[in-house]
Amino acid sequence: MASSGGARSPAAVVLDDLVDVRDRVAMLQTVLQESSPGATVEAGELVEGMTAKLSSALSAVLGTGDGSVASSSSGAGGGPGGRRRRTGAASSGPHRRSSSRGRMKSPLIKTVTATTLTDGKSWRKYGQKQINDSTNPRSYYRCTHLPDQGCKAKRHVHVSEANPSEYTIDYYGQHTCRDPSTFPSLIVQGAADTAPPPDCANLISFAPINGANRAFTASTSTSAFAHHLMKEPVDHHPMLFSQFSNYSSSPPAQEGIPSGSSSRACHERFMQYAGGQFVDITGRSTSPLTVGSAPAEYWPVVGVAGVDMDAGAGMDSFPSSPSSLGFMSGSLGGSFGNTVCDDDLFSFDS
DNA sequence: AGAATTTGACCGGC
DNA sequence: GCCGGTCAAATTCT
Repeated sequence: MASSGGARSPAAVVLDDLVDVRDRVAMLQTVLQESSPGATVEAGELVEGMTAKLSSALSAVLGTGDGSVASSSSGAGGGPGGRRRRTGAASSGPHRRSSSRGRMKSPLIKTVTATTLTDGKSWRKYGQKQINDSTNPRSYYRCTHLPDQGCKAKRHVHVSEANPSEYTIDYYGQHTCRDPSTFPSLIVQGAADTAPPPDCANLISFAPINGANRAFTASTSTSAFAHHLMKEPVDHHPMLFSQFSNYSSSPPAQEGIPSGSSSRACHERFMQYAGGQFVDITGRSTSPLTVGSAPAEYWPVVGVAGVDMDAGAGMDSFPSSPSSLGFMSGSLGGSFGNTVCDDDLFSFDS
């Protein structure tokens, strides 16, 4: 849907957006420095990280980006095993499918290295295969909403060879589904108290939790959601975390449930940003998550290098609010950061 | 009972 | 012919 620009190339659009965002981050950092210095140290670190990543993304867009995360894998593969072999009925059965099924491969949207398979989306595993140059099998997932909503998003997962506790996930195609259940409320502490401007529908806030450290949340600023403050079903938002943790100085993400069974992976946690990393309030330190290829892919959906981005909402699956977290879902022409007072903003409440 | 996963076979591109 | 991606029956899980 990225109708952001008429004749401009997708790469050019991404580049412009990245430049714009970088500039805004710089401005934001200045503002932070002028406010309460002590309280903004961590935020400043985050901004620095974001800036660095933006620069990296720009470099990639400008031609150097290889875009691929060295993959491979090893170690105890995702082989759950344990299931009995099926009786040979169907294996040797008649025609299992029609002649042509057109194997059009969706464009690679992004490659992510993560310690969790949960990313806020509902995935359904449809295959697993041992890949030639990899010791671990590759698992194939597609969006749960393929049948009902025609969502063509897919992802390929394999265990990192360097670090068996990590997964390298390749995302293909954009989500076109709307799945409120997979993206519960995201609320900001400051949103309730500070009454954000009406034209700022979405915001991301670093606000204190119970007087403790800073919490990282994001949400619509609608007061109706205020009671959800701080209660972050992180397992449903690792992707969200990846957006920002990747731009922070010490990016962590929550570790996840092994299986891709999204319907079962639904335990909530309270997350805080403390000491340079996200920590869930249960005391567990979160694990790192990095974006391997183009960070820009996490940003407003625009075409990149021929990638078909007309899939509408891009990173969607948001609740009723049409653009909650527009930062991620900004599919309307990649508008993030295009206006001074956009629908999206960062709020570093103290 | 329905949903999700497993896993060998099938298919198309190189 | 090889290899990666997908299909779909069987199996398991909730």
